[in-house]
Amino acid sequence: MAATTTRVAPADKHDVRRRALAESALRTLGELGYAKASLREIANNSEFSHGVVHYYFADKLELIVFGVRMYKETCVTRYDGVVAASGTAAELLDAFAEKLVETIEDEAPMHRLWYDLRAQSMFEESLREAVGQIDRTLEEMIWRVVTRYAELAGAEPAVAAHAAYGVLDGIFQQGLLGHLNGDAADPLGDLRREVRAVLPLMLRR
Amino acid sequence: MAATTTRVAPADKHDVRRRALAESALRTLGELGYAKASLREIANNSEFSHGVVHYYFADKLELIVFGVRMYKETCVTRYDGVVAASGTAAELLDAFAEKLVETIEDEAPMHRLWYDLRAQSMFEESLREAVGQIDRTLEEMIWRVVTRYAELAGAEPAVAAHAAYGVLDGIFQQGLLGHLNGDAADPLGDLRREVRAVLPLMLRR
DNA sequence: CCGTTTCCTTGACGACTGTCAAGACTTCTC
DNA sequence: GAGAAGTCTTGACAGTCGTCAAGGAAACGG
Repeated sequence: MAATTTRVAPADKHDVRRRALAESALRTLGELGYAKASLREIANNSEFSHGVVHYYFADKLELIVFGVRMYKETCVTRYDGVVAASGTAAELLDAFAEKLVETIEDEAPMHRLWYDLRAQSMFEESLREAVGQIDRTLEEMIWRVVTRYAELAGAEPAVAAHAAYGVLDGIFQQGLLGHLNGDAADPLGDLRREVRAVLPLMLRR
Repeated sequence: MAATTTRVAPADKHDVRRRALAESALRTLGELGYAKASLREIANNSEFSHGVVHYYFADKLELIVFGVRMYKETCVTRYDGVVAASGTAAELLDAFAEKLVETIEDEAPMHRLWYDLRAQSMFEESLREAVGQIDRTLEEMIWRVVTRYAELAGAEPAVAAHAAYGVLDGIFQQGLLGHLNGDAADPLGDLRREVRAVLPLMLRR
């Protein structure tokens, strides 16, 4: 039966290839950025040749959008673990701040790509829908953290979901910039401190 | 004497041309984004031909960096007027929120370019110094608003300058995204409300 | 085992890119 | 007004890009 080689259903194989290509695309985009990542470079970082892209995708943008949507799935539950594991407001605060720092340490290229693509969406119409969906999903993810934090603290959030996301995303982005561009002494320590200072301010008193 | 035609000192003329070119570059970049703005397109939006760029600049990046530095000068004092004109904390809060909204209404292309370039700086080493300088300058600008607001309210800021900038920049960025990508019903109204809700939270109580 | 379908590589296309050299045009100097 | 210096245009260069067509390779169905 050659169990491990071709176990996937024939219809799924197409999708497996698409995912493999998209993964290479994300890796390359995270390394070079949207402006400089070519299809040939993306294919070089995969096990295929450059022509195969147009067998699985209509054009470059469809590949990127597909990859961006994949990326969302891995992002969406990143902080749900710390929410579930924390029994007090202080615990949640520390764990959340720590998780944000770890995210930058472990996946900086992926996140600079995200900010790159979000900026590109302001110029490139075709990216808007996918980027907008992800941004809303991230907002919901952050909102789950904030509401749970408020609940544990016995208080109400002082701002709406959209504002809370903007606030924390802004701080996170500054941390990423500092980490990658190296203009601060200890950008990730700053990020940790700032999250611990700002999140409590978002509770009504 | 032909008073108006060639009044500039010969040494300055060179700089006047560089500024004219850089201005065209900023206009084009704001329209097309970093990834798609070519030197020929930039020159087309100016009164010169495409070859002249390399007479005044070593390469494309030097032109862009020069333009980005120019942009900073126009940005840096944008909110100082509302700081000077406001006599109470509530006045300052309203005027500042309103000014942020106006900024997006009047100069959206310029600001999507800023976020584009800041994202590019995470990939392109050559942009980092200029982008970092501007980011720090913007932080100082925001900090002047926050400290004056705290002063008028008779309180101390609850967060440091870096965090305050991250928070407000994040909210502003969400407003710009909503305005350009059109995923919300009234993004600028949301921005105004959010600023008025968040800024008071940044005071120590 | 042959024929068919699916999958992938190769090579080429036209268009576009940043760069630069050659020369024309303008402006200044004597 | 001739020569020199500065300014700008034009055209070409070597690359790279996304795209696609032709055909080989592999998997599949009979």
